[in-house]
Amino acid sequence: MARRKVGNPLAFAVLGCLGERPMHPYEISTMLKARGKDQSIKVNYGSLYSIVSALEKHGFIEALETVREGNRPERTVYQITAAGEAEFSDWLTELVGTPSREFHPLEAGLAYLPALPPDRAVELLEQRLATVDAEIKEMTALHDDMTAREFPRIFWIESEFRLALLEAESAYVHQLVEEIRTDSLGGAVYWRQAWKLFLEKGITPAEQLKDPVKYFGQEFAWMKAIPPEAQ
Amino acid sequence: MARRKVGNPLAFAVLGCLGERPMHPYEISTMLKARGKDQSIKVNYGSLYSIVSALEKHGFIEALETVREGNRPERTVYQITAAGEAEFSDWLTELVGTPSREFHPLEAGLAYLPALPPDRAVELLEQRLATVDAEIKEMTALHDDMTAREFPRIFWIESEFRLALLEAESAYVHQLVEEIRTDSLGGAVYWRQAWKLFLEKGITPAEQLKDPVKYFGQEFAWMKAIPPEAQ
DNA sequence: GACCTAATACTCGATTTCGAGTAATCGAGA
DNA sequence: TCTCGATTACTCGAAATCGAGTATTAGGTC
Repeated sequence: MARRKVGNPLAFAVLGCLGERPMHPYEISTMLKARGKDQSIKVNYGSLYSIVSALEKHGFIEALETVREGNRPERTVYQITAAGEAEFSDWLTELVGTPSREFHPLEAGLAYLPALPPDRAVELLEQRLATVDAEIKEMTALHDDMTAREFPRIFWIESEFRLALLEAESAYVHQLVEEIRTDSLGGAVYWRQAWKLFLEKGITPAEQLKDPVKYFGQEFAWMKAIPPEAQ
Repeated sequence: MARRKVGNPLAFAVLGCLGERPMHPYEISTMLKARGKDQSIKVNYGSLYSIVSALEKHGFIEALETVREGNRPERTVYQITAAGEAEFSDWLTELVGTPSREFHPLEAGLAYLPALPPDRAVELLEQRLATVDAEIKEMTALHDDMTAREFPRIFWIESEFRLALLEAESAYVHQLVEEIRTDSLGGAVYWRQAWKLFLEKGITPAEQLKDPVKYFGQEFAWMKAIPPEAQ
């Protein structure tokens, strides 16, 4: 069985909402939007009803009443149970106290960066930076505004944290771009060379790797000796 | 239809592997481990075979041959197609060039941090820091070692990037802990007060929010006037 | 040569997920 | 008063996901 009976982060948000007062699913979704929680938790409204059922099935929430206004569809109002409160608290404890391995998409991209020509890589990284830096600027402005209006920081630390991560991403990528551009990144010279060989003589990278010494010189003799590492 | 016909990041890694030479699924999985790609892409070996079938179904890879060694199960060797190469290249371009909204679990946790008593929050954040800082130390040592052995950085930039993010996380959380501890985080005083009221007089946070002025004083009159924002 | 463990190589199906679709009602303007 | 788009509220099924399970064999040990 999965670690959590209902594992989608949206379930966490649902429990958080119902911890405040009973609501019906649609109300939960609007509340999450109004509170901006949809900025820190991935809210997929298509999954909401499945998740509410799953939470009910496992006894974390229960139907309180079914009301009907006019000719609108029926709305089932749910409330959190004691088990649900315990689950929320346990989940929150885990989210805060225990880091979990995250896989940032850029990590995957960087792992295969040599599969792009260096100049193309620089171009794409700069394209990313444009977007990321714009977002940083936007978030900073928003934070300044909230500060100016004395909206207490405790209510937006999740946004501060996200900004901190974006800034780290930006700083790293800026530096990386510079190093690729100036060939000061270890291996960049060979990366460039490999693509040149491929584009001009049609020798595929796979072929080049078979005999690095021939294509890159004696310095690359070590390559053969490295099976266990990332290569 | 989803943006990608086969959207799991593992499919990206599979295409990357087969771009080098034809392989059978199990070989792909060992190769990913050997190259350390499983550190930057989430590799779930249970999904591997489904993903390979999906890739085949959509024409990104095709069966090259089915071999049998001794009494071992048959192994189907797959090779990448032209469409598969295009898909890989397009995917890589997207991963590198286009930031996608990530939802860090700690963001979710921080969004509900006031649901924990301040002292408990500090305790948990410190617990997280112990793990994160240990990992930073470990990665740094690994990087030092790779540098010493002159393993070119271009082959481990994904790990450098991950380290940069971890360092940002650590720095932010360290600072946050300090600010909570010293009550210098905006709203921390009220957070502490709310929990005190709850623990000593049983007044729930939900109730307190209904009449902030009564519980926290005139400074909190603005609270009623903020529906659209977080909280 | 019998035994055991680690590695090899997959299979299965119960859940989960999500996006697109549906349908009613409200309210603003023409 | 009629219409049209926005909002409210939810349904459905196709596809994805994953972890636990299975079966075989190589190789080392006693």
